[in-house]
Amino acid sequence: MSQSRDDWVEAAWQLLGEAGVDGVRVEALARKLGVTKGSFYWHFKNRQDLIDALFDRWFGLREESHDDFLRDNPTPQERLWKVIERGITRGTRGHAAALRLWAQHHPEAAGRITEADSVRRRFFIEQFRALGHDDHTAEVRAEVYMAIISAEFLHAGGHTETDRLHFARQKHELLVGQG
Amino acid sequence: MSQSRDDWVEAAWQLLGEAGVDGVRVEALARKLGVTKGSFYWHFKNRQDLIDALFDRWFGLREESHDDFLRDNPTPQERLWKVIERGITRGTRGHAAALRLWAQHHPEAAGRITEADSVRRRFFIEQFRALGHDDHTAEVRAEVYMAIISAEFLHAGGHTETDRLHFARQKHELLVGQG
DNA sequence: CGAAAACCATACGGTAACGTATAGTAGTTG
DNA sequence: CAACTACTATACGTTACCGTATGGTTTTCG
Repeated sequence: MSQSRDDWVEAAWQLLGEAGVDGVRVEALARKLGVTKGSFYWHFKNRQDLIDALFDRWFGLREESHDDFLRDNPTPQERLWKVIERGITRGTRGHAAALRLWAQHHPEAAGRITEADSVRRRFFIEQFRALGHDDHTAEVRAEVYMAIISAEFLHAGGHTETDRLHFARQKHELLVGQG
Repeated sequence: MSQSRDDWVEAAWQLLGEAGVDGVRVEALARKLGVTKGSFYWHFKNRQDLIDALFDRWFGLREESHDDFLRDNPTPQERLWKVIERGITRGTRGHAAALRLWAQHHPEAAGRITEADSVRRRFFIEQFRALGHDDHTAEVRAEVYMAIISAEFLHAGGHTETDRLHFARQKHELLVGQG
């Protein structure tokens, strides 16, 4: 069967969630797809090329139609909540944490993440400012809000998705609720 | 030179912080200590035995003289702050995140973590209750507080330790400050 | 149809790791 | 001193992976 480059990235993405970046191995991936390495090295320069593609995919996820997102979620409350909700719903658990952790010792990747984070950060700050907070408190709340999301990815614990949504809502209220 | 089992665990702990659980490899470790595998397999049954010892070490870190901790930090505010401060100061960055991430796909380890977390959780809830919060809001604040700490480990970002302490203090105030 | 492009299998060399087996050394103790 | 314990080196077999080289097959298209 003919695999596209995206097929490889997709399968790698899944492996990433299961076993971290170090678990994304060329030959294991090939077995999973029912082809051999020969195919892989046609689509990718080397393993690092695939890892880079995983980061691309990750960053791509958030950029898709940002304008639509703002249009569909007009209020800051809705926007903030939507981000958490997506994080819990969309099966991205582990992926982000795995990439972040790996990047801690890979300056290039860390750079990309830092940059993406600062964009992200500005988004959150803006929402809290729109809620009437001054620059300073908006900043602090934004960071706490981001922390909630990050931690969500880390604590695997035995909660169901609906439970996690419920708890997340409480935390959301704490930060977004009355000033 | 004669290595003790603890020497191995100590060196492994450092490697863990640098390269994650997958980076803790027997032979690399031996090179680092200036001995050969022969020594390792005298102290440990196998590699998994070492990983288990790393978890032991991690859990041990928090249990050391809990009573002293309470005595030295009489108020809830102080206690809560101390936990964050330690997390930032004591060079444990990455270690906890690495172990947690790895445990996501190793049920045994995940079980130990979940149990330790519930103890930890109770501690935080108790502090917020002591600050006058009812059961429910204490619980929510406790979780957010824990999220802040977890996220601290994940975001490698280019901040100095004093910066991170400063920002952490702001978040602390947000949750612990006026009701 | 025939050639070029896209995709894949096979085979290879090299590295790094795990775990075992075995022999050796230094210190301790009876 | 002799025996024993604690620790280490060496050597080996095995597995798993990376990356390359080369040739084969299928599809596209002039």
